[in-house]
Amino acid sequence: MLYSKNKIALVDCNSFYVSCERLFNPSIVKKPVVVLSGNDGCVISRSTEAKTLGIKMGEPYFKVERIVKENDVKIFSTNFALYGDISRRVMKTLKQFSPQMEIYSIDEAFLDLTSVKNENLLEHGHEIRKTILKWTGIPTSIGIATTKTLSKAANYIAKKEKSGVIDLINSKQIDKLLSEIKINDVWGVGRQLTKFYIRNGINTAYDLKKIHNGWIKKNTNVFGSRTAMELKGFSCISLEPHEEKRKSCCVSRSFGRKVTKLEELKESITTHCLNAAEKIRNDNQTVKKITVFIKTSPFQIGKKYYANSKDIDLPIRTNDSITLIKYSLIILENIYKEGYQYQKTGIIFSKLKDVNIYNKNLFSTINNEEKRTKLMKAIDYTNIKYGRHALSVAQAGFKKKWNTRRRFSSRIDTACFDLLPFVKTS
DNA sequence: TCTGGGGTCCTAGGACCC
DNA sequence: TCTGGGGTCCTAGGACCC
Repeated sequence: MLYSKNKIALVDCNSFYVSCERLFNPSIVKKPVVVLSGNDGCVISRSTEAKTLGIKMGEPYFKVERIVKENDVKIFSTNFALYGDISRRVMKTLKQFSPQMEIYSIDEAFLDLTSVKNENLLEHGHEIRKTILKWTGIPTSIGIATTKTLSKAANYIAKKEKSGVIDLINSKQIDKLLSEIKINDVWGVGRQLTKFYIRNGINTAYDLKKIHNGWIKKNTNVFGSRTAMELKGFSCISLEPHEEKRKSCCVSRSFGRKVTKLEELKESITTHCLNAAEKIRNDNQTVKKITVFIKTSPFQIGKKYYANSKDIDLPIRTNDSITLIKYSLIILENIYKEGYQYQKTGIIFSKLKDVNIYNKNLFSTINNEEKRTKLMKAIDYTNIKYGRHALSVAQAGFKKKWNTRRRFSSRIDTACFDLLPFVKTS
């Protein structure tokens, strides 16, 4: 195996959701800001000012409420329509710097910079950063290295530096920087591996880099050894510039209040089905397997916990909402138990395949298939044109009393003119 | 009162085959 | 009494990511 000669940049947006909210609300720039998860449950994005106040990632809102009130922290409910839209703009801009790009998540991308000369890498990084900020208003951090894992590490360091760009390829102090990264902050090392490594005296990224190959291979799985090898500078995880279609599609939500009635669970499952079906139709895919799950809150002490899920292998693959709802509700009735306070439901569509691999089989029960396909197209079109949920099915419920809470929504939707903020010109 | 949502990949073990 | 061995495929559950 040879040392990697790749030049990979990881571009990561700083406090992405917070930065998105700030774009439309200049008054919260340089103020402590927090974005909450669905149902206003947990903290999922924090500005540096909020971090400084001691607000931790993933903490439930009620636990940080005191800090929030005392320090006038600005709070926002998630607005994924907005974040997705801003993300697309960032990625489009990034792509101009390298067509060989892998979008890794909503706020990060790996860029192949192999065509850039070594001595120009740092400058190039700054150029990227400046352009993204100017064109989209989103601040980023950039790490450049020879493997993905090392560029992740470089990015981690860059986040703490004012310059915002770290180039490990020309750096003479890689090991010193790696020893500043705690083992649990290494990409690919989660809770379980952290426990194991610390037990064995491996406390930093540098410690892991120094570990003998044989020991890693013997004591961890392929994940573990891949990460260690990448830290040593051997490329094991390649850049994947081609966007692949998803292999499964999950829609789940916590309720705004506890739900006990089967009728209401049916409404939520139906709603999830409609959303997921729309997604996969948009990707030209069909479903073969449906999983439905329901659960009560695991945090309610003294109350009985119940969680269950079941799946069905469809006789014929489809992306027809009505059919998918029908089967999902059958599963739901199967796992529903009376007397519990349900907190969450969800559905997973899996074994997805492209529509053109469609396999008509002898047992097809949808005789009016063509009409159904047209109906679904009409529904999708209407919902794009007149807003989500313009057309739905009655089973999804009209009032949806169980619906998710979003008390702190900024109500900004760049795809919906009615919700755009006003600008006074006089 | 109040604890997110959406993914991927790996692995062990069972079912089944000859 | 003695009760194979090797292979494939599938799946559930775990670990990890953002």
